[in-house]
Amino acid sequence: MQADPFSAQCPSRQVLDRIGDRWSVLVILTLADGRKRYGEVASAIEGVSQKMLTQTLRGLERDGLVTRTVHAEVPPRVDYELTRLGRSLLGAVGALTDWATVHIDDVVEARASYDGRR
Amino acid sequence: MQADPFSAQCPSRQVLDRIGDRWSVLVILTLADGRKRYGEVASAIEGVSQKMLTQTLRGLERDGLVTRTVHAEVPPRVDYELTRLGRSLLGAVGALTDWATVHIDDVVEARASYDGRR
DNA sequence: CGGAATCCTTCAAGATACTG
DNA sequence: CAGTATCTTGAAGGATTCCG
Repeated sequence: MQADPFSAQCPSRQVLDRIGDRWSVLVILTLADGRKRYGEVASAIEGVSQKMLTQTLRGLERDGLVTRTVHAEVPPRVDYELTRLGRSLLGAVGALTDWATVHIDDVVEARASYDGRR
Repeated sequence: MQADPFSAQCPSRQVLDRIGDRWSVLVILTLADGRKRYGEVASAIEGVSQKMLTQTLRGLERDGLVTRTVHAEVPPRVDYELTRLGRSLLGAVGALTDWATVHIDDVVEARASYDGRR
């Protein structure tokens, strides 16, 4: 399949949508250093609701980026882990967050300047 | 300023939001090969409404990623161009779209498999 | 503990029409 | 040509409650 994100029907648009999702990126970063329980992911990401976290994790699982493992225990224990495909995304996601880290100040300054001019 | 995308208040979250925005990424890619008129950007990106394109361009301008140049002509002519800051983003954005291009098939397959299992 | 189900709000996006 | 203004709706997301 040829990929053309500029074409409306292309699945790569949907991939960009997923990456674009704020929670997806944070979940992927959270799982970057290995398998984690649901609760661990939840507490690592400030401000995410239970609903959105579950929804995000399901989406990532559906896309083959994370695995979901349910252990038959009481109380229940569910682990999430990046797949090989998911780990292959770390480079690109890291490049993005690195950029954000380095250039936040420039952006904040640009915003202040833009807002001040009007 | 220290950047921590996991913290709700951190501006880097907002940066991620902007990058995450589907149209922002496509606009940045469109402008990657140089200055373009409004109409050129519009026709390059399939499916974007006038409202969303203008809104996206304004947001990128506010963040210091693109410049907006109005020429005093009739009919009007407005050029958009990536700033140095905007161009510094191309690497990270390119990494993302490259990933999407390479791994679309894997994702589509994973989705089909996931949906088929239920 | 790790969800699912429900309700409810708001707000973002599309369509449409108008303008300098 | 390159927008702005207004309206309407669909759906994303929060809060809450219940369950295996």
